[in-house]
Amino acid sequence: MTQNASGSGKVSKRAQAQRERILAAAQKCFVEYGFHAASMASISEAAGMSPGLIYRYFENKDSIILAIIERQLEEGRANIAALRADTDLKPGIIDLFRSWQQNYPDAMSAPLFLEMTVEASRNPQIAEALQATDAVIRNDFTAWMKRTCASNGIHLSDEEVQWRAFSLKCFIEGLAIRAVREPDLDMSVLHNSLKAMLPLLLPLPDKAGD
Amino acid sequence: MTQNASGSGKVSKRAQAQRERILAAAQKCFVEYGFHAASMASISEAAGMSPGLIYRYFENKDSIILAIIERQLEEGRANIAALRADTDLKPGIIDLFRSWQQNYPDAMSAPLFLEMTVEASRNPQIAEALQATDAVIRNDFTAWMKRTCASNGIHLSDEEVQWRAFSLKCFIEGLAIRAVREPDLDMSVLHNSLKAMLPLLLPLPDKAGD
Amino acid sequence: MTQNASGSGKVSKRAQAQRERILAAAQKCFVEYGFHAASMASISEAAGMSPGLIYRYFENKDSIILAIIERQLEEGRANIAALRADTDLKPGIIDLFRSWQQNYPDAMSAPLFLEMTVEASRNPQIAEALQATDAVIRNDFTAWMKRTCASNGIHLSDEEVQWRAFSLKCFIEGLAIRAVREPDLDMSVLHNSLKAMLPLLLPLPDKAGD
Amino acid sequence: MTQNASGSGKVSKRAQAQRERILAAAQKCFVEYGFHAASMASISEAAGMSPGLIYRYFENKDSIILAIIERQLEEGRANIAALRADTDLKPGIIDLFRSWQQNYPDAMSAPLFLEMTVEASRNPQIAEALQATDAVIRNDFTAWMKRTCASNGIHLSDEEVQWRAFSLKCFIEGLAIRAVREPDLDMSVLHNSLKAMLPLLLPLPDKAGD
DNA sequence: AATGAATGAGCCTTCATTCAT
DNA sequence: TATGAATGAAGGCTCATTCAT
Repeated sequence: MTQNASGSGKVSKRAQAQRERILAAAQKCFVEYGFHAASMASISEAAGMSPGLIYRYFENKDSIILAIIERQLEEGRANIAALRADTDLKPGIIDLFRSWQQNYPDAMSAPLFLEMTVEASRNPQIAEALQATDAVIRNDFTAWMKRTCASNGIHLSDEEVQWRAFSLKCFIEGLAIRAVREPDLDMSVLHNSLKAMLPLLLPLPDKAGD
Repeated sequence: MTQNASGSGKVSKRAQAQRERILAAAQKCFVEYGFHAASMASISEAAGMSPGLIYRYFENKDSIILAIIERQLEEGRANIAALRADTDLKPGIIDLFRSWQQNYPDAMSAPLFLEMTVEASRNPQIAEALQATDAVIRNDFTAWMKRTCASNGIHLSDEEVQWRAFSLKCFIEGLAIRAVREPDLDMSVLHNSLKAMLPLLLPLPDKAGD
Repeated sequence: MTQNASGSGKVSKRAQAQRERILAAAQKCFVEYGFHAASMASISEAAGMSPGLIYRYFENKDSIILAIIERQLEEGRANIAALRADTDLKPGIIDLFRSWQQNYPDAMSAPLFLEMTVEASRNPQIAEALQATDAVIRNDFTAWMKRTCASNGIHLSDEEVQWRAFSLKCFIEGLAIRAVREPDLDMSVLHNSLKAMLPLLLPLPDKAGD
Repeated sequence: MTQNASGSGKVSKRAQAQRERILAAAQKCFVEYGFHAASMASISEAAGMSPGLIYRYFENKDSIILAIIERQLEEGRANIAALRADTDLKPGIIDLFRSWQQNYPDAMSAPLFLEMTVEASRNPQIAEALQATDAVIRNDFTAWMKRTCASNGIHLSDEEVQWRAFSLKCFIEGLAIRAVREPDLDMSVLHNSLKAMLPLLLPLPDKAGD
């Protein structure tokens, strides 16, 4: 093994850039065709390189999938981490939903998110990655919620925070499904839901206006 | 074209039975391996017939997938239709979640449900089928909710029913994702969520017990 | 697994014939190009069938190699078994050597025999097959030698028969190497060697003439 | 052609050293994996240089194989040349056999020897090299045998020496095959064979002991 | 109606070789 | 000289689909 196909040891800047190039291309292809329908040839073409070269940077197709997934997960964690105590979730969720409906090839993609999930049910390695990150995300999110409530003078028991965070997560992830299945859903439904639901789960004092 | 592979025109009883056999086999295989990893060979074996014969009843693999999806959708509609005004959703949802976690080969399967959804983002025919049925289901479900509230003396505006139904749907579908990603989730979280969430969305008078 | 790719269970006559066709083609290609340089495409072409079809009858290329090897081994055993107590080895060996020098694509081939041997040093499965058959062949050959000597009134101890059989085997197999490396060896050398060597190892009473 | 990849013309000392480094590495790899399974990458790694550099010293992989073969042949000739008139072959052969069974990565390797031979049956250039050297070796060996016998007071006709040398060569080369196919052969068989065979071919007066 | 043998395009992957640096 | 990134032609294998029987 001369290549640094698997992520051990130092990697040159160029190598990092190439990996990025491949991952970007792969993401595009995965979004467009799905994990399995996307061929290595299509990825290499999208990345503007020969098929063989990909294998200098990734051991095989699966490990590209895994890298994409880990990347998405980190992004998810970053999003949670970026939440401030006084963040209003509503606009963020609406944006998220919109981007899901549009299915942008570069951004977080709802089909990809769902496919990731499905993949976990067949590929233990992916299942593990997902579980690990989901646990982190859950904790981060729960912590954020607790903090947010606290800073608004509301004190909730751990159990209470837990079910609220869980429910909200389910709701938001359920939106991924809706975004795919109803690409032209009347947004007012979502607005209404958020306006009514969110306060139920995050019982913060009213902000003025909508 | 001698075959009636596509569903136009009269179809003999035998043909219907054969289609059923194939669909049942396909469903089993799809649940076990996923749409794409399941091979026609595995389906034909599960159906106890030759691969060639399948093509007398279905034009190709995609149309089997389509048929499976339509079937699932009908089942979904039937489930909604079977709801009675006084149904308590909680046990049903818990059962559903459990079956999702177990990934039973015959029953509704969470990964399959998600894969169906993903498929819609690439296959317009499937997208259409999903949209059409989701619309029906939404109506049915909303109607059920309205009826149920009414029969409990609670009167909600259309808009109100709508966001509640939508939210509940998202929550439940979000559970499908959780079921796959956290196959060994502590059920108490779910119990707590349902105990607290459900009344928020379905403001029925308290039943005694749990 | 619908196919009977591996040799378990009953196999139809047609299947047997196909396997034969493939093995014959493979043997031809292996002789011509070697195990590794012979491609599945070349084999399928030689067999007059599509590449995919081969996999209905053989699990993979390795198992074709293995089958070829087992076939050769059986042939070797059959040759030993066909020896009669009064067989004169000399003409048989000379014929063998000649056929080796010619490298006929259908018959036993010296390069193939050598390649089989090399392969054993890297592929444990093949090593095992070779060892198993070599043991049988050794026994058969030793038994034949003992019988032959006995029927000529010569009684040798087990140990004596053993080293003679071993030496003769080495000599003959060494001829395979010579046949490949000296395709136009002056046959008189071989004749002389056999005339002088053979009696040393197989001390039978003189037959008249050469 | 700027490179002196093919061995024509003057070559600098450094170039010679580099070639040596490559050949040593190649030999190691060939012994370990075989000619075809050994990749240029593995060779370059073993040689501690980049793959590209190898092509400055060798035109392609085949010419490395050829060089290795020529090297082995020279070694073989050297071994023969090193024989002294009074050498007792037995311990040498036993050592040889042992080293073959062990398949040492640096020393002469039985599989490699066989693979070399096989290669000759497909590559005329190699065939030629082998034939040429085998002729030399045969002469050297025959000469040594004649000398040895003479110095022991035994006079053999040319023809007699010839068949004895030939037979002995076949026997020894046959041992290479046995070494690969029976890596755990009971050495006593070999001892017995040599004790009995060798005097038959090399009719020297008895030395005391075994 | 049914079989299952047969096809062949296409997939992932490897590796000898080249070339910009 | 030397590097090692890059190429691209195969190679082994799979599988949806067809077709002779």
